[in-house]
Amino acid sequence: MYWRRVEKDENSHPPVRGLFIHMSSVVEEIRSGLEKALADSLQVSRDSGQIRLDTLPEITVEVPREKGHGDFAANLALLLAKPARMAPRRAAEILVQNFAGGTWVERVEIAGPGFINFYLKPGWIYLALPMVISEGGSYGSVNIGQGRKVQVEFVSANPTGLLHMGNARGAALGDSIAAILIFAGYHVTREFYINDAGNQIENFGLSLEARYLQLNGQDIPVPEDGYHGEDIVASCISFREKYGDSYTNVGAGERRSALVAFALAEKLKFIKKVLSDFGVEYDTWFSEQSLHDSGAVLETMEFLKDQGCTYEKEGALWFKATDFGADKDEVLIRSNGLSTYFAADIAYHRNKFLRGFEWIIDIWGADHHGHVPRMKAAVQALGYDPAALEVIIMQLVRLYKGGEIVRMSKRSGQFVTLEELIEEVGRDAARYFFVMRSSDSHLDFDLDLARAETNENPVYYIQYAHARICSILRQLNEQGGQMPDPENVDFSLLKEEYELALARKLADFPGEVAAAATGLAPQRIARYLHELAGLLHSFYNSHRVITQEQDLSAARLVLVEATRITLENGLGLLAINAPERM
RNA sequence: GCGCCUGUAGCUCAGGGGAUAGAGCGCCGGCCUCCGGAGCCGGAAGCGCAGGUUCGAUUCCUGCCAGGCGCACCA
Repeated sequence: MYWRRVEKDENSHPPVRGLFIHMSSVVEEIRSGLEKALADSLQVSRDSGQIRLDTLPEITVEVPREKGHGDFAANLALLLAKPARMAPRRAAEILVQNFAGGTWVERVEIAGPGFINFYLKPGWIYLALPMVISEGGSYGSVNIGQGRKVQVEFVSANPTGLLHMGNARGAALGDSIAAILIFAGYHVTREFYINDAGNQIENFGLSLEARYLQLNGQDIPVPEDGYHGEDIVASCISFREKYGDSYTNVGAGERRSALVAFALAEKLKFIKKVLSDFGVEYDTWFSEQSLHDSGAVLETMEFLKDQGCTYEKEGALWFKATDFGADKDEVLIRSNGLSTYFAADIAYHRNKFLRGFEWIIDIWGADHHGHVPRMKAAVQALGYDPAALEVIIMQLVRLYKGGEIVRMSKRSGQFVTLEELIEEVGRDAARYFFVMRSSDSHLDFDLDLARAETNENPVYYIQYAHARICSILRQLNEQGGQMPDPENVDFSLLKEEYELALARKLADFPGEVAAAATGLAPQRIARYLHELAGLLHSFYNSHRVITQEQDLSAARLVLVEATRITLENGLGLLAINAPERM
């Protein structure tokens, strides 16, 4: 392999982390069973000539939004109306007539314009409870990924500064998406691309040099478009502690590269530490410079030339992005002989494909969305499927303080860092806030609110549910009781509305994981957890778990333990703690 | 001018071709001799505008309006 890892994280996840024994979800099993039974019914209806049609509509059974519409519902009769040329309700009647119920179906009703609603015997909901207990930490995992290799590249901040709110959002999103994909059966690599080459590094060097010389009494201004942050000064101070003024009298090139190497290493170490504090551990830190050093960039340029995807104009080498649907062509190698960032990025993505990733997920800020069409064009020119590259465009974060927008800019040196954020609102709250909304929604982060309302944070609501359950389990322990074996529990004693709602919600978890993975949507997990916690709180306020009725207590103990496990698993996907006490 | 994202409750946001659109905060009114009140129960309040596709649109399409972000031989 010609690429190299800059640094392998010693705490990285074991490679087998993505491999879970797959057990199907109760909801999914019954849902697909109903679909099959419905398909059989349609077949019977056609064979008997009651329904005539040429093309089969898609048969789907869904969980209706309204509880009053049954446990599951199908819209097949409505879809049949046109091709079968009959009234939807009539079609529904025929389908119901020919429908063979199976184990759990109690009754089937036709409702509204022709929906077929399935009402199941209550017992089906209880099936999830022993499953949660026996699967434990892997409850909710599904195997839709089947071990496919996926890479999630995120944050990839310029290593020349500190991490700001946009990076923080990317970190929370990317890490949670990676965790969810692992739980959904993918083999996932978390990667950070280090932009340690090019113009900004030049600029970084000039800024460092100016600050260094200033510290040594020379009046050299920081370039106007340079880095003006205090952190640059700090780097120069540590540099000076180590090397003194020995670099004042050497050539500018030598001075700058020494400063850059020193400061970059320092910055990267810090970035890595802050991300680690935020709960993010990368598998790979990938250096852009390594692509230049290894010749991968030039090699890729040659490849594109050979493919006839380039041309020269005004002394520069251009990529014919317009041949692949982009708006305009792009420069790969400038007339001064230096390659562009885009050229390195093409080499980088080629490298990703060469490493065997079947699904490549990049998380970028909205300010880079214009880059998407040309990157996809490049992937295609390289001979790969552009659909294998999925770019999540994350809308920018707006920070509010004192009711006013805080301008964030690296160059001006004014921004609230991830480090400060963790200090102010805590890792758990910050992680939750960043993933509770979808990536393509603008994010207003009110610092005052986050600080002032720490106790009102939804994440505490969820954590409190977990802590409450732990408290019950402590009670159980103090009274000398123990968690019953689900095999010996009569779940039919759970008849209360909140008990059934809670068990039903637990059964939904694998489906939520699958949906979150498919849609790359961690906010679904955040919302699910909030709803689950709400049901637990409602249940808790209405019913006692530990009572004199032993059989009922046993059933409720399994119910809350299953809830605890599910909360813990879900919070784990978001890297949020599940505390036993608060 | 062109392109991408977004307009859902007073505020911040979920949801999403179906049958009664959700949550938090804020507001109003209730609940602790009881496993943790960081909790629970109840109430008021909403799909930017106009067309189109569809049996059915808040959801998909088009236009308009509003906000954000892009449109370098920068990254």
